[in-house]
Amino acid sequence: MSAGRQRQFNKEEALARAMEVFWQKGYSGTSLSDLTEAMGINKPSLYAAFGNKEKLFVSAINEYVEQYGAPHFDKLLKGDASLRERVEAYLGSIAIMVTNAKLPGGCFVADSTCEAGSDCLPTGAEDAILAINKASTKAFVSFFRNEQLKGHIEASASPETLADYLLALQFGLAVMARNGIKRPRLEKMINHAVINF
Amino acid sequence: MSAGRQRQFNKEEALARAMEVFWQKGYSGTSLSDLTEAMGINKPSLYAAFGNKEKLFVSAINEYVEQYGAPHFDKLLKGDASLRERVEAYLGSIAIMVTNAKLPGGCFVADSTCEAGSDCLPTGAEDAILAINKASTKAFVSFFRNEQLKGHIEASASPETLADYLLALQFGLAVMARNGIKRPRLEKMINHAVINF
DNA sequence: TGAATAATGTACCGACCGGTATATAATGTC
DNA sequence: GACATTATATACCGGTCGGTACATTATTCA
Repeated sequence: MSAGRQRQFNKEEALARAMEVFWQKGYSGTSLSDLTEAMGINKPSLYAAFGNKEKLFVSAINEYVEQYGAPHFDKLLKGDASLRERVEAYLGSIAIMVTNAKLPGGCFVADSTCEAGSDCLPTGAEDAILAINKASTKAFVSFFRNEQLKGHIEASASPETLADYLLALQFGLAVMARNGIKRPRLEKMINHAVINF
Repeated sequence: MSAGRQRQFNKEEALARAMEVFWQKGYSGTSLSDLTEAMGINKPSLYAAFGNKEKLFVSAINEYVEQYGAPHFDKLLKGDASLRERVEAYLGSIAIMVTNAKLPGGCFVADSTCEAGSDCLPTGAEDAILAINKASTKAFVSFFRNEQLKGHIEASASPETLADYLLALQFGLAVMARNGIKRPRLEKMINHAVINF
């Protein structure tokens, strides 16, 4: 252990609080005061631990992906259900999250993607968002390619197009949640949307 | 004509410029300086003509709906093509718009819906956004109900669910555009998404 | 028990935020 | 032309923005 006073707060918990604030209010809508208040620390501590607003945002959105994004993916892979059932479970899992009243509502990545290209985000933040979406697309393409090899999808189908469709659906779900649409309606919609899987 | 100096700028053109700024940068990301610069007027003129930032935003997003939202709806109604073809034309028309390089990119309403519920929007702005989405949903429901009467949709289908699905699809398109996906990819995705119409 | 190191609290920085007071310029009415 | 009326331009308001200097408080190493 190096010398010096030790940190008076839990860095991971502080990051979780910052994530929630950015998730709810967006990058432009979030001020340092919002952050320090939610994190329970003051500005010098924030800057010492996380760099600056931009770097904290990047850490926050990557933390979001780990905690609230990636876990849904298991629904696609696990179980011996049909492809359609697994996609429905995947989107259903997202629907639960984006309408969870204990969370900020909607999807942090979807909201941030809408802020991308607005010239209001620092380049590092924008790059992080686009990288996350690229990674999601890549994972979806691999997934569908694999399902195709297993014969669960027609050979003529395009994994890339299916990946885009799935990503667009989950973005759509997220915006619908921000629009106040509740889980039962989203689930009916999902049930209709997965007909073509 | 009443007495007094007459306005030195075209109010409709100034509103169009304001709309573009809000569309690109969002409510929180747009400052009065951004607005006055784009509109070519100074702050007192802005306040005299449009009230304040919140009222200008409401005027701007309603102007957007008239100019860039409502026109696509014709693709659903006109022509003797099949329902699927008309929905595909409708979404294709939106895909052209959200990827038009001469426009701010994406959909102003979708972006704003993501800002809704963030506690960063004044109530008037949030109300306007939700009202627009309610109106869209209502129009879609009427449309699908009518198509059902004409026998273009199975009697067991829910016009409400179809409406939610269509709105989610166009939100998804908008976010995908902000994510940098270009028109050809969106069109392939649309072609797949409309299989269930 | 120092000395070095690191985190914290306070107070502050210039810049910009949304919004407005005030003075001036331009117009119609009389 | 006098006057009321309206728009414009400038300059300013208190408050907040993201970020930091500085002094203080803990902590480890010697």
